[in-house]
Amino acid sequence: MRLLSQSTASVVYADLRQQITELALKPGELLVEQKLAKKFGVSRTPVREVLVWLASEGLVEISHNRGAMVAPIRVEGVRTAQFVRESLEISVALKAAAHMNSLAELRLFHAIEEQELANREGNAALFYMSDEAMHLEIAQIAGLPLVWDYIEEAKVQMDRVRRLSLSQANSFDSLIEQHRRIVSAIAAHDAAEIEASLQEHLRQVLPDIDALRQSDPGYFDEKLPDRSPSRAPVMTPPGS
Amino acid sequence: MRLLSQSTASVVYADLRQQITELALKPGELLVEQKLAKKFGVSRTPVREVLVWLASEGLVEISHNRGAMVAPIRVEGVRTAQFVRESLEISVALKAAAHMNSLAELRLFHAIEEQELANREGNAALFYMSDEAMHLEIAQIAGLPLVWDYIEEAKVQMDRVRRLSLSQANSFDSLIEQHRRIVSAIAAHDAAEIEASLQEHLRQVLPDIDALRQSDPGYFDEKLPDRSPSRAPVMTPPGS
DNA sequence: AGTCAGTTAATTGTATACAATCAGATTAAT
DNA sequence: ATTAATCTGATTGTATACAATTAACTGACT
Repeated sequence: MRLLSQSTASVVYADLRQQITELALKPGELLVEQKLAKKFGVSRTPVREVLVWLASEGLVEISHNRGAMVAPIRVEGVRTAQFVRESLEISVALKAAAHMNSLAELRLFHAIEEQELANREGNAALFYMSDEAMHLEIAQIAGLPLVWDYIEEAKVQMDRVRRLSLSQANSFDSLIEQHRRIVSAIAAHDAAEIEASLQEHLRQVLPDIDALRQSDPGYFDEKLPDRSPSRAPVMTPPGS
Repeated sequence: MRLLSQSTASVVYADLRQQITELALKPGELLVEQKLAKKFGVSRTPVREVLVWLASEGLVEISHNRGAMVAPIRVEGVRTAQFVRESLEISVALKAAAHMNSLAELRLFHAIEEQELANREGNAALFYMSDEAMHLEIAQIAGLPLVWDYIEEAKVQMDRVRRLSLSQANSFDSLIEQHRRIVSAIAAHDAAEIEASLQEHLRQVLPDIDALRQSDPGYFDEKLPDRSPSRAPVMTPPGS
């Protein structure tokens, strides 16, 4: 009975990903396979595999024969991610409103209560978890749970900005208030209010970008890399 | 002077990807690393790396210690992809309308002319290329070229259905007509018409799903896999 | 016959070894 | 002194070797 022993790659992945999103590894920092391997006490092989995964998520950038680095925060990428997330979350919420029932409403307001508890107890981890769960719940109510995967992909591009952000200070209370507004709008089938409330909620990152670009210019980068290995007929493969 | 010699992984990636999207490799088919390696005349290492990439795109599914297979077509995934693409393309087109100018308009109508040419000459490859280019052009006009990466990610999930689809027969003419309607709507800043025209254009896949699920049931699969090396680290950071 | 432990072949996961490439330093040439 | 060429260490890309796991088979036992 081995409770653990996930594959080696799994734990390296989980660890590296967390370090990147929590900025323990700084944007632009070089990721040398050998050093990571030594650090984790494994060989280069699983490390390499993990780097490929992280690159596909946009958290790492790999250039051919030249190594990998923690993906710099790209203003263009954050703007785009914000647009994508907003578009998807609004569409989902509108559809959720159409599928709303009393049970769904109960679940959403329960999530908000949970967040209030987390706030009172100063339990940030719980708050974030409940926050994510609520957004996912909305997608489920809409009958489109898998949309959350797409949203998450965009979300990752903004999370590091959020974490750097100062405005995070003025947050939990107001975030909860925003959540309440969103849920109420969905429950009330008020399309315009759904759109407005989500925009208010999701656009908070935008002002942060400029502020941060000045305070931590090293983390940012304007140039865009060949991020999509998915050019259809053309070949842009792993690396490039 | 080696003009080519992309990395080994590059050519394997390009080849495999094409075979999968063109259904030369059938959904559900087993992908054994050793066999692929032999087929390409390379070692397992680059093959493995490519499989990871393709898995991150949702074209391959890997289960731990159990091997990889061409991702089955999942109805739920196609529905979701359709929803995502529609949401994003509409949002982008609305924004493009706001940024419209005579040069942009010229470019879009030029793309349509190109498609008519391709149609007359029966050049399907050119048609698809021009089709993609036009959708991308709209994103560029909107000032959000990177959104296209997200759209493509969704698009891939629908492409194989399209290729299987019979309704593809009744196509090029009507596709061009739809494109004309979309571009005209954008040029006219007619929000409602933009939405309606794009919905008409993008929803054609939906009827195909059921038809195909009956004709090729083996390609489809209802169950969902987990798509990352391990579930993301427990605490995903800064919230909303 | 059917079930279940043990065995075996095939296949994946990881480690290591080797080859190709690159960036920086050193030297040579103008 | 500046540029160009060459060398060198470090690092990636690929191949191979080994370990761990799986799944299918075998055959005893009920």
